[in-house]
Amino acid sequence: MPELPEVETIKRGLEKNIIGKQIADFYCDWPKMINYSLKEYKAKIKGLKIQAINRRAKMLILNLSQSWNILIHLKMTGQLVYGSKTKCLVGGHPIKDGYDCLPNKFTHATFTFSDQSHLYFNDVRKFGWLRLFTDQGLEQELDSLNLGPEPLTNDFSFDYFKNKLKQKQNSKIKQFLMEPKNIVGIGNIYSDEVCFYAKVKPTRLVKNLKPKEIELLYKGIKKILQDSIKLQGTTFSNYRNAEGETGEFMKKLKVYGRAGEKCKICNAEIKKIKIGGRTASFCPKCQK
DNA sequence: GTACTTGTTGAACG
DNA sequence: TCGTTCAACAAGTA
Repeated sequence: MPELPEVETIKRGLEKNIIGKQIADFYCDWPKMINYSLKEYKAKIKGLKIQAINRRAKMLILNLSQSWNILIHLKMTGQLVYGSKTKCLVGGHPIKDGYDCLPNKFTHATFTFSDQSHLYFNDVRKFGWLRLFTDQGLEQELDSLNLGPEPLTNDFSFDYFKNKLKQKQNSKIKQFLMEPKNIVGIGNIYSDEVCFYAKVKPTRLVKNLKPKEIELLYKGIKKILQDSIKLQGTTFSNYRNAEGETGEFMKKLKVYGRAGEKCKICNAEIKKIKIGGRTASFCPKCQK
């Protein structure tokens, strides 16, 4: 499940490899992933060049020539793989033997560039999508999502964070952190980790947070996301191709996915509970 | 067949 | 109208 750091990692990896490339062909075997018929989609993008790659929240934006853009969401299990004769990148990570078996049964979309290299979109559960928009259409689409600020830019200031919290006094802190209208890019993994960093239980109500805790939450969001990007994100076992190639941040996780294991700080057993249908993991001793 | 997975949305609640 | 909770959806795995 790529969250902000994973998507940022993919963006940086792709930037080095596909900027300037011309799209020679496109294929997609799952119509729900794209917002035009395959025939129309292909006709619109054929011959266009990739001019830039941007990220907004957990989405990637490929800026194409002639004012077209492809908005990509990987959802839980999506993966982008770039492959040429000499190299292969999976979600930002180079792998040695992955290209031989691509496309595979999880490959649902393929871009072929004029130099015969490829960009594959793999998705085990087919939740992800690649939608094509004009500049104007993209702007409208992004506006309609009412997204909050990017946590790693100055838009996400401490004042903004405090004010938003004031508006959501009765929210549980974990849910507040995961709400894209408040801050984008924080999913289940990083909300658990941020709560641990601030030593706050995920179920704590916003109105009961102490000023010191609010400060730690704010710092934690910035720090944990930045650290994760430095280590190229957290990768997962459901990325079949990258098996054995887990992102380095995986090793740094303090609570996420560690229920039943011992807390790295105090040795207490990490607990797992449900908050609004979602799993939350925390250390009952470290987090108050 | 069932429970579970996540990000996101929309319905329903007070 | 607003804040909040909950169910639903996408499709596959165990």
